[in-house]
Amino acid sequence: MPTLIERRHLDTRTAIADAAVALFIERGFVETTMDDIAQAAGVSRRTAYRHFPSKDDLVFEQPRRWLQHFNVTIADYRPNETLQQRCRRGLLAVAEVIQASAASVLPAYTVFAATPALRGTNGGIQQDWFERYLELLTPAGRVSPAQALQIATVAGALVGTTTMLTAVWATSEPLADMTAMTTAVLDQLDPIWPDWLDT
Amino acid sequence: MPTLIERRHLDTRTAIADAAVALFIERGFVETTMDDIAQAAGVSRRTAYRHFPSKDDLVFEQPRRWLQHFNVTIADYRPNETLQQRCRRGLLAVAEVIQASAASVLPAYTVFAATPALRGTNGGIQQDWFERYLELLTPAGRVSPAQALQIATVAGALVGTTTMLTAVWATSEPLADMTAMTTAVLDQLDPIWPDWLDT
DNA sequence: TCCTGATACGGCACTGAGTGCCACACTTGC
DNA sequence: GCAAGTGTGGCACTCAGTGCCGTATCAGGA
Repeated sequence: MPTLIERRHLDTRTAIADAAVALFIERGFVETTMDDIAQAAGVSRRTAYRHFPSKDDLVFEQPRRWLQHFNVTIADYRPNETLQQRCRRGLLAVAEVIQASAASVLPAYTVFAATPALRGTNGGIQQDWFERYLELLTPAGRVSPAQALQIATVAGALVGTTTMLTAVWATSEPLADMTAMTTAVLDQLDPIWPDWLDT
Repeated sequence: MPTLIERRHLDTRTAIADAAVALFIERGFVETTMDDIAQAAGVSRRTAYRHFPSKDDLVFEQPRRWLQHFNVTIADYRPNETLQQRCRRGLLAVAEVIQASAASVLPAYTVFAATPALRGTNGGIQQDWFERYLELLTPAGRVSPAQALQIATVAGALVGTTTMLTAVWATSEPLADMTAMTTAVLDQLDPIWPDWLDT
């Protein structure tokens, strides 16, 4: 069971995040200062920065966790599982998390979509995914330049399609099924996986 | 012929850019302030900001131009040219520019590679490319979700491979031929282009 | 040669993100 | 009840970036 101090910590954190997203939607991301957020949440600016290291993290906290969740999911290694199946398993796990937390993801996506200044941070997160895919798909031994290129192709395609996927999902009306969409996307991506992986 | 005021403008701009990159390499990007750069270039901080709207632009000025150059190159429309050929033509034009300006590109890449804080801005630029590809490849009429997905796959793969390509080229010793590398990359990417484009 | 409009520059003051430091209050465990 | 640990508030500071204004310099015409 959580201790009192832990519960208060979580309460404060939630209050800050909620106040931030509400203000971002109401008056815009750049027009909202950290002072505004702290005041609306009933804490000091310094405390707000203790819970969220930067203003951008108030929007991208969940997307950052998705890569962690992907990594945790695929960490439990299963024999007889191809790399492609492993990626699919990780991405489906992420899809479930996104669908389950839609209530908080969608407002954050609204803020992101309306704020050009956040494109950079978002691009950095996608870069993290790209590099994670490269790391995951690069075989242990020597790789030829042609192979490295094929891997980069798959990694880039995965990042591109999941980006498109998230955008379509977040703006779907009524809200689509993220898991089903992810499955369909990965099925269509099947032919680009090189056959020399997992050998 | 350039007028005196134009020449001085360019001189000042060059002095700022050169001083910045030199300082970035010497003591690091985050450790260098705009005051340091301005002082080293012999101008005021305000003037430095007039030539470069942000500190990041001192590193990413050329990569930003590449997308412009791509757009300008493919702007002259050629009949009987497929979208794939058009992209290839644009990317080869960019490759030539990169190769020709290697002397200034490579130091900037060194700074970028050594600075995690610049990943975000770089990701934003790649996002620009991704969206440009989407715009370019999306047919005028209605597109099915499956088609949109295939386009996003191609766009993502293009971004991923060119990213990898740039990284390999910038760290090659001796310096590789960017145009030849680009050609090889695009050849290998050929199978992923959907056959229903240009119909 | 002198005058006038345009432009680049320097300097100043300001906002806001982010950080380090210290004191205080509260909770937890003994 | 007491000591150690931790969250918090407040303060001061650095630095990126912007708006404003006065000034110096260049370009083009009388």
